[in-house]
This record gives sequence, structure tokens and C-alpha cells, in this order.
Amino acid sequence: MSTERALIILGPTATGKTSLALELAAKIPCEIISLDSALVYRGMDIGTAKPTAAERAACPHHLIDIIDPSESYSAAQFRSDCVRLVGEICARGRLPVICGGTMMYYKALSDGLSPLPPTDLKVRALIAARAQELGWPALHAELERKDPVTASRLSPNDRQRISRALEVYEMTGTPMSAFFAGRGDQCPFLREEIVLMPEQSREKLRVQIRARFLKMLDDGLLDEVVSLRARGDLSPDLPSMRAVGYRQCWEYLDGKLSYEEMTERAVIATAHLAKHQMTWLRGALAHSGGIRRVCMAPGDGANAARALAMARDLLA
RNA sequence: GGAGGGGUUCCCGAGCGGUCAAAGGGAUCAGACUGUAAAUCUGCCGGCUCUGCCUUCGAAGGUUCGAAUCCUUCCCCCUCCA
Repeated sequence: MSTERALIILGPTATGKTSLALELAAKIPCEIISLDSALVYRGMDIGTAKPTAAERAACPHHLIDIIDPSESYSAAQFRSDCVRLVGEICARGRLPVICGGTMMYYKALSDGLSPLPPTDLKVRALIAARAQELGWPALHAELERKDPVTASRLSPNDRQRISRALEVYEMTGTPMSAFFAGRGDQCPFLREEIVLMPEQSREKLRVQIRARFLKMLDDGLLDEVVSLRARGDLSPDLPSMRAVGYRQCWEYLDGKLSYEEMTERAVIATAHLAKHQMTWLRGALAHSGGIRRVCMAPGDGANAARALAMARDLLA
């Protein structure tokens, strides 16, 4: 058993995770590991609310700006990168603070992943081409023959999961459900968690989200997207360009949305993201699994002190 | 003032005599989630004493066994001609 320890800060978008982490960084020796599927992309700063250069200079940040928007990252890569970094940071005598809101990554870290083969883009492309021709329900029927267990829990419209299940089968000849028999290792280090859970009304959250998005536009989000498009090698179906805000800006620049529609849809998409994160969080909160987990209300003045106490505890 | 078009459930929008509490989309709310996850998908979505009943399709009348759908008048809205 490792004696490595980390502090994890979770919460929906726009709840102050980053600032809480930075408050810790000001007081104790720590390094921040981003738990975020969008911050990994270089050149996507404004729309992802990436920590500023000044903030990043105040304390080492990891897993930010690690890949190009033409590439993709994954929960599995996150898990292995994160575990490696925790080891390195602990070896330096510092506290790893894992901070972010991509709950799927969190789950991969916390519960482990079954030993599935990594994605093969070529196989995926072939499946997508077939779907284009036959429609996803047809591929779902196909999956029913190859992996009935998985097919039975998927909607015939769930293209992403049908695609992955077929991909796994085609690459290994084994149904994905068979791989699920074994789940990989759980989190290999000790951790305590802080969950920032908004208690305010959704209506109020939406107002904040709207203000934040308008600010992003003010700060030049469209310019950022314009230059990403100008590269010529990016397309709107890449994971990076499907990110909240970027997708809507892209459609606006395509002339598919008016400025007002673009703004509205981006705000709604962000609210959906927050809701989705909260659903994950509620589920996580329901079973603590024996780890120390503290729920805090965003914006509570006492949060920093409580977080600091936890962090000191972990470092000791 | 004249000629048309239109007012449908939170929004957009189909329906144009019964099978309509009313297609479809959006929003809201809830949920799923194993290498794309800021993704992808699902359910609910007028009210109730809920295998039925009640109230809804601008308003009020009328025709009909039966109307969101037909007729009359009225109130709004848009386009065009003056």
C-alpha cells in the first residue's frame, strides 16, 4: 500500500474550484493536477476558463495544455497520467491537489477501468461509415448479436457507446461485457475529497453562467475560435471542438446561428454541463466508499480554512 | 379604409370534424454513464380522488351524436394596397 496522499476538489463548472486550489497553493507546498477534459487542449484558453498565466505561475499545474486540439485525450490516459503525477509530486514532498469537474475521469481514477483495448481511430472510422449508411439502430442490432449484454443496456440511438462496444468486439473478438468482469485497480493512493455543491437555485446559476459566457466573448472567445478554424485541420466533430462554447461559436462562424442564438445555446449548454456534473456528484456523494469527503457550499468564506486544514492533515 | 395571412399546451411549431391532452423540436425537471465524457443517451413534461375524470388550442356564441378543426361576431398580430 502506497502512502501517497492527495486532496481532490470536485464541483460543477463555475463554482470556484480553481480559486480554492490556489488559496491552498498560497499557504502550503502543493501542485495542482487538472481533472478536466477541456483544459488539456493547447490554444483553447478563453472558452475553457483556463487558469491564467499568473495563476499558473503561482503554483505548478499539470495536465493543462498537454495535447493539440486535433488530438484526443481519454479517461484512461488521465488516470495513468494522474497516478504518475501524484507519485512524482509526493516524492517532492508536496501535496497533489487534483482539481476539476470531469466526473468520468474522476470515476476512472477512483474506481478503475476494465482492461479494455484503447481506441483505434481506424476501426472507429469504419464503424462510423457503416452507421452513416445503415443507421445506428442497425448497428445496435448488429451489436445485439455480438454482445447482447451490452446491447441490452444501450439505446439504439446511443451512437457513441454502440460504436465503442463494436470497436472493442472487432478489435478483440471478445464482447465488451466480458471485459467488465474485472475492473482494474481502484485509486492507488490515499485521498480526501472536497465537493463544491451549489445550493443556490438553478435560475441563479444560469445568470452567473450567462454573465461568464458574455465575459468570455468580451475577452475574445470568437477570435480564439476564428484562429482555431483558420488552421484548417480542425473540424466541428473533434472532441475539442465539441466543447461547450466552442461548438456554438463554430456554428455561428459557419453562419448557422445568429449571434443571439449562439449566446443562448452556449449558456444553455453550459447549464446542462453543470447539471450533468451535479448528477454525477450526487451519485458520488451517496456512497462515500469509506473515504473522507466534505461537501461545501461554493462561496462560503469558511471553505478555504477547512480545505487548508484538510490539506495540512494530508501533508503531515 | 381595402386585400390577404395568422392567433395551439412554458417557447417554437404541426394538426384542420371523431383514433387529440393534441406530432415534432426547444426549454425545464430527473436519470444513465468503463479509453470521444464540456461527449453520448434515457425518462418525465395540463390537473386530479389516475385502467377513469376534469380543464386546455385568442374571446363569446352557434352548427353537429361529436369541434383545436365548420359558421357568426368580437379582440389582438403580421404582410400588402390606399
